[in-house]
Amino acid sequence: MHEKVTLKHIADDTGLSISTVSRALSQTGKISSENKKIVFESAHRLNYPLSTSQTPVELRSSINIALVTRHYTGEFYASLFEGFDQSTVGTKVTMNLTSVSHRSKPTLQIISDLRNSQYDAAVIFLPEFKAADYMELLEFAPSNLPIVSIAPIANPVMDTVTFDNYRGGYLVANHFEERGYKNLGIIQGPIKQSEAMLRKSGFLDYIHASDNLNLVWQFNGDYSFRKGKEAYEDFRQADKKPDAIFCSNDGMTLGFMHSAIRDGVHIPGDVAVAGFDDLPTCELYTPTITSVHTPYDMLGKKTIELIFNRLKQNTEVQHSGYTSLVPVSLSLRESSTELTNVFQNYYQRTT
Amino acid sequence: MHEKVTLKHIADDTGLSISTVSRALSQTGKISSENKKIVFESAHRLNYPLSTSQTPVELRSSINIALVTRHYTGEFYASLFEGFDQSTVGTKVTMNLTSVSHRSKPTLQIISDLRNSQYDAAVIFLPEFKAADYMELLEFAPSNLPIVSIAPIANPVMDTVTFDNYRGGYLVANHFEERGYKNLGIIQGPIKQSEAMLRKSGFLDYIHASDNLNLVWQFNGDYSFRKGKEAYEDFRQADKKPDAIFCSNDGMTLGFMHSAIRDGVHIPGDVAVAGFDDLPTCELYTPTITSVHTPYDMLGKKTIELIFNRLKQNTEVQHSGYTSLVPVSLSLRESSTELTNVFQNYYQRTT
DNA sequence: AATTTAGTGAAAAAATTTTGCACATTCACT
DNA sequence: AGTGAATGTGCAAAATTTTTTCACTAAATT
Repeated sequence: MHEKVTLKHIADDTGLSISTVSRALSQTGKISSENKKIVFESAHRLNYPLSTSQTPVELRSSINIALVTRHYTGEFYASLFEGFDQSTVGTKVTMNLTSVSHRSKPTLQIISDLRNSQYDAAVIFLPEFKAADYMELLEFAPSNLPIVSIAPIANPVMDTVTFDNYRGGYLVANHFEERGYKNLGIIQGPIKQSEAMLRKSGFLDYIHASDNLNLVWQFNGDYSFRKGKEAYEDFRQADKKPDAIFCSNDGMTLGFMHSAIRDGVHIPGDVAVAGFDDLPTCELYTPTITSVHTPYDMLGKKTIELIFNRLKQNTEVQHSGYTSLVPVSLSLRESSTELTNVFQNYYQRTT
Repeated sequence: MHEKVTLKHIADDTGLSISTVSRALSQTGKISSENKKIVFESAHRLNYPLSTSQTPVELRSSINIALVTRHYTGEFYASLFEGFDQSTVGTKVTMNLTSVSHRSKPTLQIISDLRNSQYDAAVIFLPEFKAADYMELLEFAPSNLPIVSIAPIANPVMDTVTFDNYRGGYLVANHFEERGYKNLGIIQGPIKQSEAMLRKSGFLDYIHASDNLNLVWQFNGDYSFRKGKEAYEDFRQADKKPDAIFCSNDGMTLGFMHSAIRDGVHIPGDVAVAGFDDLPTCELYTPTITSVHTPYDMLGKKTIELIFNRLKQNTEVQHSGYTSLVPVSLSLRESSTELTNVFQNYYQRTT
């Protein structure tokens, strides 16, 4: 058991007087910013008990931000967190991943999580949340805790930083047109999720504005690998087959391709495919997969920037519905471009 | 700015006297465990400044454990963290991911990270660490902080929980023998890393003990996707080609297969392949990939269990070289089993 | 050169926490 | 049922810790 740490210890440690240390920590009276910094540093090092948020943001040794999300499996989730983690490199920010259970009512759990712990801010990613859910969350959340959502909704009630999903769909359609595909298809995401609808709208709006393009097939998906496989079954039996398909996320892209390839379908020979998320696997799969690239590190940086601004203001947080869109791009790969000759071997070999 | 929180606030909040509250928090004198619990709960809720580790483990609202690792890319890293995260569901443990930069001297950075923050324990995953590095780490680490490594080394100096890497290699060789493969090959991991050598030894020991098997090809890898591709180039030019190859991790498995498939090689028709880690992609790739399954959630659970025991003892931590091995299994998939007829279409179609 | 201002430490004052003591309650054992 | 020990609590005194007052210095401003 360690002895109790008092101002005297800090005074001895820093060579300053107790009075000065007191003034520094309670931030009253005259105190040089230089010494203030020294004192806080020493206080942290010696483990002097400071209540959360007593230390001003700029003097904190670390800022804890919770990334609250349901536990999504696999790569997408990993990329998201990795992006945030990347964006904190070299800063004093620590990202903490907090999983919200799939069972219980998420709102309450989030709140209690945030209250209990010493987080300075929260980023929430819950695409199935509606405006009402956000409202409820804000109502019970500690008022001095900045919260940012990274899932878009139609009528945002809290600050949101998200990818430009609409533009993603748009870029894919544009790419398909440039490659000369005419009859297009889409495997869409969950109807209830705003970002899935944005992806679709971007895609459809481009098609409708173009004279060359038609939408000839569509399938309602749910982002799962399994639904991608089901989509292929539907595609197989379709009367009018598309030349090129936009899958609203890479999970479904992989499912579709998995079934298609086993069924003897050549991609992109028989049908071209483009996905969304640009998971690491896209580059490793055979064929490599064209996908809308979502720069998670940029999302992370933008979000953290926003949070820092909020923290510095240090006023009661005004939650506005301000939305910031992070640009996306298209990573072109084999699945939607001409059959390159690297594949010729593979196909010819079995003759 | 909130008013300073004192014992009086807690007393009012709990209905107890200031004395009782004082005794509860400082844990001196007579105090009922019931009230102690109430007081600590209230203190946390009201945000009374308590120095770290002042609250006894069993009364904490949350336990923070740092998972310290370099930033490994992609799925492996994700699976690792996901396993830990999974294993904390339903407990009051929070896992925090702390990335150690690739640049600076990691030991010092780890220490300062741990000192600064309010972690209760640390799990470190730094496969390139040697006994000397661990020693240095332990020397400077706070003495009351349990640290567990999840990377095996030859002479462990701190508690270690790790997968049974040796058995993994062994299982693969056994599987190859059962499938009737005779001439085997291996793409090994970094020579300097203990777990890579264990995987290799398990594989080779089985081969040497068997009358049917021979090692005819090997390649020194480094776990990277790129090295897997290089391994294929080497394989292509080899005089004596193996029927079946054990890749020491899935990153290299993917690299090897990526190049092989583009070069017209059929897997497992021409050569069978098995990997290590059982990344989610193994199930999604075409063909699906046989791989040694490492149950990360079990690793997480075991590790956290160990940490809890250490925390409860609450004595100065005795770092022993105790190693606990988590069992692995083999996930059989297409890449090492007979060419199933789902593939016939694909290969015949181009005739 | 005089005067203001920022910043500091010593010591007094205020606030907070700990402890000694009295008292109540429970429980084990006659 | 009665006794004594042990446990647990609150009040108030004591001890400790923190804040504030005040005097002083050095630098900046007029």
